Amino acid sequence: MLPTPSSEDDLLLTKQSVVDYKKNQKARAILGHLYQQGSRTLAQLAETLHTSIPSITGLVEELLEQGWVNAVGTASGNNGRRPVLFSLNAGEHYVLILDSTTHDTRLMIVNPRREVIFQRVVDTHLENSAQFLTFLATFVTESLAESGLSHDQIMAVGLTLPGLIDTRRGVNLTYPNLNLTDQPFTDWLEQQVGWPVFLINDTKATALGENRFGGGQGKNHVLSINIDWGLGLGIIINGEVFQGASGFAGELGHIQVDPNGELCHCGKVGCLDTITSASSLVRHMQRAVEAGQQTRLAAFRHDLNQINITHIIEAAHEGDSFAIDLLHETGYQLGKGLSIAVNLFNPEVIIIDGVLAQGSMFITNPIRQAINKHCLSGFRRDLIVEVTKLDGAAKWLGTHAYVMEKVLASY
Amino acid sequence: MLPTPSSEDDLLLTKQSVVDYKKNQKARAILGHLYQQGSRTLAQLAETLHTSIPSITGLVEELLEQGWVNAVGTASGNNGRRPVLFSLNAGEHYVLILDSTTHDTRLMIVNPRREVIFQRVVDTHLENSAQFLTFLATFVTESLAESGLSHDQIMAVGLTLPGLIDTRRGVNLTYPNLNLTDQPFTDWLEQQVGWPVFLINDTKATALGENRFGGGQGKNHVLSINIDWGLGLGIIINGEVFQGASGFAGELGHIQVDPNGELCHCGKVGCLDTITSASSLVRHMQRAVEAGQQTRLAAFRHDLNQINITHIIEAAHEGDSFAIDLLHETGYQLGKGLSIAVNLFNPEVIIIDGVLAQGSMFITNPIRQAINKHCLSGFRRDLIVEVTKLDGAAKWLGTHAYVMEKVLASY
DNA sequence: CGCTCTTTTTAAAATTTTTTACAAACTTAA
DNA sequence: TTAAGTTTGTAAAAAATTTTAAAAAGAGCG
Repeated sequence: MLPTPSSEDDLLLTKQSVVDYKKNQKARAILGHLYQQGSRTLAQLAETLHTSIPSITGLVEELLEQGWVNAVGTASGNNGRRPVLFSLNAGEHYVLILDSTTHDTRLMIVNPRREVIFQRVVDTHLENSAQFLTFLATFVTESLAESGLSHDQIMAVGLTLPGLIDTRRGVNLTYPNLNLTDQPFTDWLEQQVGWPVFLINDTKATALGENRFGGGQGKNHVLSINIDWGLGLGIIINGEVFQGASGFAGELGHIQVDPNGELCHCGKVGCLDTITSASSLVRHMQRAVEAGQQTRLAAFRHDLNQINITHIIEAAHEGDSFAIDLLHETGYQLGKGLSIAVNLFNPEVIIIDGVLAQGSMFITNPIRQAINKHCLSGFRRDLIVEVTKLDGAAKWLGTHAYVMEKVLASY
Repeated sequence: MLPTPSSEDDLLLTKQSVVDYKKNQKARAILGHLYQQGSRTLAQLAETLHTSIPSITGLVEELLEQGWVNAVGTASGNNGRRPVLFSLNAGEHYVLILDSTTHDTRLMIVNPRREVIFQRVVDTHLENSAQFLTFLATFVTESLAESGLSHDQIMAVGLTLPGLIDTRRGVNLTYPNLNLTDQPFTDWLEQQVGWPVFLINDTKATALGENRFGGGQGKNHVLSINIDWGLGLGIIINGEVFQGASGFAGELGHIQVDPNGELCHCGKVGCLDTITSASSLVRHMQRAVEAGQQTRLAAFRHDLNQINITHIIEAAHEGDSFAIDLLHETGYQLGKGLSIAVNLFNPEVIIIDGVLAQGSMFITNPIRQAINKHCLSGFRRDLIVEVTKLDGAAKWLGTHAYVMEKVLASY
């Protein structure tokens, strides 16, 4: 278990000896590498950490004793003696992930090898009220009981929410009423569940997941577009989630693209969100069907509310030309907005995530087209636009990585 | 002098001993701190580097012998024994700075304490031709002779240029013909002058200067706007210049704000550049004067080309209401463009630099106004908009910092 | 002015870390 | 199958670093 520092320890921490400080640093670096790489040999760790093999051996032995690390067989394919592989212990240090969207809340318990141990999904309506927070707390305690795990086996909670999240203060500006008291709601939740809670915005989690385990792997500068009820831009800079000063970085959805456009739910007019989000796509289709447009979805003429984004994408895949046009138009507008982000961030990869990712080339082609038109050639030359291959897992993988990296940093 | 590694040394470097590696790392960290802070005591260095005082003492002694560092008196105001202060040696390790704008080229020789030892300015026209590069080389050799300094006293060159600079390849995409051969022109220049050349975009240099020594000091997330012949955005993220994948990050000037706007020199239509650059401001004023507008600058009616940006700013300061309106309008459009960058980068500070900085509150007020209108409240709460206090020095200070940090990193 | 208190600096002891040397485990080629 | 070549793992020697202790240098106060 983590050595949770008491207040006395904290005092000691400031006057911590140089040797202990370095040991801690190296131990956490080892754990970080093992998390990232799956398994490593002593020689590999020694090289990446610029430390001698005997020192690494000593550190890993300590981590073995503490239960953080396991020896997992030997590596093969080598010329000489086969090295022992070390890996994070899969039986401890679980992370509990809570992911609330507008329509449901998912709870997962994940081990350090990113294997899902336990999972529950409930339909919920994420609302701007304190009740939602008490629901989260009871959902956690009930699920823990159901899972049969002990409180000690879980070490931290990762909470994924949409909206504007102030990472410094632990508040969600989009849902300010989540706060029961005047203290940040993450503090309250921490007290209720008894674990540290790490809060991250859904889009940023997705971007991190893609960067660590998906298409953007190994790249330093990645943009990840998450198209859901709104439009979210996740930014990876120097291999880290870019949060900005208060955690709001990446609000592409609320830049104005049309001064005479529709009123956005944020209160401003003509936001990119009003044009390129999944909900706007559905709205357009509904209006068109209502107006008598020729399309496979005309069947919903008398039940417009039944139309959802999946219907549109399916229709496009089946060759419905109006659906294709609609996706094309949305993709192009999205690409136009994205080209602003490309001009400012000069990324290596753009990854398309969220429900629209199902639209694959109906979406990526017009995006590429718009970027070609609106960006200078230098930006385009090395730029890759691709659809996620993680099939929806990017968000929780990213949340897990976020929590693990935070925990290891404080180890 | 720097130990320029021969090819054999390079081989050794890969198999460098752990001890040497760490020594190098710490030595460079010490030099970096001294560059940043001016002067430090052994105890301060030991604390920031997490190293014992005897070790630091040894390292600093080595740096003293190598001529990198000097003892400069003792610190006062302390309770106990007064510590010796160490500082970078001002008499060696000069950096030669070359700064070419569209109308002139400035050469400065700067010591590690950021004191200008020698300076020359010549009128030049930065053109997209190989001749310009040969001019730079001769300008450097002539100035060196004139300065009376030996070749050894200078350790590196910092070259500041406008345009799209590919930092990875050492090419300037805006001026592709600068390349004499098919190799990057920085390579050629390095061979000619005999020092390593570090190339940086003018706006990025300005941003770095502001972050290290100006208004953005100590802040992690800074935007710096440089309004000159075009509009440049310099971005500081986590205290580092943000270059993006290929060094193009921050091209705010060429995002489209008006699909029906003027043709931009970049070939696209309605770029922000066409609305908010100093040249567009002058163009507007010229048209207005020609059309008979009431303004102090009406005196230039028969000589429109005489009108420059300084005239407009002066007129505004003298109360000319049309000039004030014009600056206001430009500031507002600029603020509208900036609010996109604010939504994406969520900065702590925005610093206004370049010729328009003289316009001070005629510019900053409408910028704030536009940001208030176009950004969500969370972004605005902690955001500071201010005019540079470095009075034009930000660019060369930033270039110097860039070179020093690169050199120290490779030390 | 001398005393105590504080902080820096130096020196010696203790500890940690690296280096070196060698044994162990395994592959490949003769 | 054996010998040569590689790489890993471990123990002892060597080196480097930190810790501890004590001296040096100065501030403040009675």
